[in-house]
Amino acid sequence: MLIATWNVNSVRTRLSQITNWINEVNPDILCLQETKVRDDAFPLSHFEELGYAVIIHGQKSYNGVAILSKFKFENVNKGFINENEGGDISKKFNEQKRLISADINGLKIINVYVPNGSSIDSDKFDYKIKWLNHLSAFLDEQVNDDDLVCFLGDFNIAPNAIDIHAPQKYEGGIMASKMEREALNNVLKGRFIDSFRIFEKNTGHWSWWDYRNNAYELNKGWRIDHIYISKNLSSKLKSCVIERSQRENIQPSDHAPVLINIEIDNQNEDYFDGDDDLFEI
DNA sequence: ATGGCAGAAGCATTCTGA
Repeated sequence: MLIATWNVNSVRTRLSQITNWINEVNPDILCLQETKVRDDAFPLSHFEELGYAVIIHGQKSYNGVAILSKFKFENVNKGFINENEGGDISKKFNEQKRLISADINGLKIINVYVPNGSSIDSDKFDYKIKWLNHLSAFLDEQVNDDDLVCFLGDFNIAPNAIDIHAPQKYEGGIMASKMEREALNNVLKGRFIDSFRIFEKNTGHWSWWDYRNNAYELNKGWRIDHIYISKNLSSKLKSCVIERSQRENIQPSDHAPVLINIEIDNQNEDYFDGDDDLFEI
């Protein structure tokens, strides 16, 4: 089973590139971030015609997440539902559409677009840390020890110095600060594994290159898009790759897709046949 | 320290991203 994450930086602008990549790779589940479109303008039927069930959680201009799946969705959550934290707090963190999750083919899929944070001393940085803390509480409530979990998306955090092209310049700054990494580790709580690092221990592998300053051509990138899996899936993980060729498209997203292959028995009776409306929420 | 580049909204320019 192929599962991918891709910050597409506008699903409508990138529609033909996403389509081409789907036709090339044929992922079973594709999680998108920065769709940048209201739900009523999302190109839903386009992906349904490609054989996917689709759930979306978007807003005008900014943010927005979606999941495409060849299998039916169950237990769909859009945004935070966090009873213990109180409705008002969840409401505050639900204003920006950055989280969507569902059970798919026996897996719990949690797709996130973590706030960027702007700069360390900004209000947006404060929001990023608090958003991550809220996410931690959400996972505590939603994830049980024996769940098979795939927790993926644009985290806007380089987990380690080797995930940055110039750590001597950027360590300690935005996306590479101690506070962000501690908040991320608190979310992960030792219950998840970074798929990419199972296979690749060295530096030099990036998932995002700035549009500015010729960053891609100079290969000045960061690894900030991640696929975390629960430990009980580690023996089933066959590969994890960054599809960096997508960053070479004409008018590309600034992010490349990240893709895992995981050995899960397909439950054929749950295969989405395009005529079934059970996935509609 | 600032700007570089890109997308959306909307029609000039601003806001946001990472």
